[in-house]
Amino acid sequence: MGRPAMSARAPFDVDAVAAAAMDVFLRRGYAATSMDQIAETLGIRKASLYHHVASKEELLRRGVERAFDALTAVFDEPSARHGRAIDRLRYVLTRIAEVTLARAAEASLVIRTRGNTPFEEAIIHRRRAIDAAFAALVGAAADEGTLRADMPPALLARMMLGTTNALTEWYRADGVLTAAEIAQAVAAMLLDGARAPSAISAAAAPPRRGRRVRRG
Amino acid sequence: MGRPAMSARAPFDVDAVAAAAMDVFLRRGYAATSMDQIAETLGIRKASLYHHVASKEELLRRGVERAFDALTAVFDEPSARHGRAIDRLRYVLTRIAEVTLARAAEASLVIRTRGNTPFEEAIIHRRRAIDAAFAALVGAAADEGTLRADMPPALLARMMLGTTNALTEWYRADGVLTAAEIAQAVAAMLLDGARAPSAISAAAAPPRRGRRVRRG
DNA sequence: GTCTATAGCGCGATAGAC
DNA sequence: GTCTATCGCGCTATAGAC
Repeated sequence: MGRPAMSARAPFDVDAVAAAAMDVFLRRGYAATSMDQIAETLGIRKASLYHHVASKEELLRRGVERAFDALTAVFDEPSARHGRAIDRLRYVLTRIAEVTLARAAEASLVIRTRGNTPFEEAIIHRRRAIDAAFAALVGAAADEGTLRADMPPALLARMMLGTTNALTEWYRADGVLTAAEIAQAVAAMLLDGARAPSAISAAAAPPRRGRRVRRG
Repeated sequence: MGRPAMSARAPFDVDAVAAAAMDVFLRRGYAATSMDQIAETLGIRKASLYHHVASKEELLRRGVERAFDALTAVFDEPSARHGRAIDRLRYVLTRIAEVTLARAAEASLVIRTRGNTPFEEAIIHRRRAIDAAFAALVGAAADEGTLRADMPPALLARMMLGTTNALTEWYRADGVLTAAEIAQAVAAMLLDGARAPSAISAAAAPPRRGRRVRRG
């Protein structure tokens, strides 16, 4: 237990406490993070946190608010609203990836939420609105004929958002690639594919091995 | 609290308890699931669970074991070991998606693990071996020249596994699409792209801070 | 093989001194 | 604004009756 240094130390405001909490939330997960652990990273005692925030859930609320604000704003950007659907889709995909990386901790709070409490249910509900907006964009591209037609647009949309959501699980800002570079790569792989343009691969499925889908 | 029916009811074995636990783990997450909630779905009291299993962590261990066994087996299948790397990659990608869907609850135990306890750290460690095997396969395809060369193979591998990992977050076995169909779609989108073959999209980055990805 | 009852512990949050 | 001390609760796990 790091005894707090009684000597000089910058005073904390609520934003500093929230920022410290986001770090721990990203690494350990919200539920598995105790107020003790947040306090420890700040060099103070748990009880002192409650001078800055009213509850642990307030930290969660602050985080998801920032994530939702940033994500919903993407759909209002000019490049997301004008032009061919396929171009708007590429833009939105790139921007969602950028925002997810730039606000990785806050985004992971939204992504990992299971809906176990009433407040968590509200998060799920709000996330569905974003999912729906994105699915509508994918649907528009499908109607336009610029997306492959051999699978449902709703499935494409889910897989794409799955890919961006998964970014928070491994991305850390100190890597060699910038967030913008990774976001570009996400959109490029999802829309254009990972194959070299010239490489033609056997498109055959794996041989059927008895589809055991458990828990029918 | 559902009072257990004292009348006739099939006796439980350890597998039935484990299967019930997996259902709840998938929906609520491992940490957020209490032994009380598992017992309730079986219609017995919490204390009775301990006649079948020694601890909550034993349930986690059983699920993780099944997930790892199924995933590692994929790399030993003949189609994963012979042929062009790009074809092996397509096969493994499809099979990983299939296995992730068929064992969604068990796979999610592995995927959501944060490494907060010594046992969880061991899970992370073992998962890294699978990630490495997959990354090696992607690297082989890159060396072969059948993957796009404008982004690092390691990044491609991470994004691909991110996409399959995300499947457990929304897939439920009662949907219209079978696990095999979804797995096919995952590999098709990741390797060939979501765009219609004819549709040429503006490849421009969002104007904001568009740095293009370089690096082999 | 299931029950009731409870030990033991860690957590979020509060009270009040300094 | 931080501290020590503690309350109250829910959790995993155990004890022992039936």
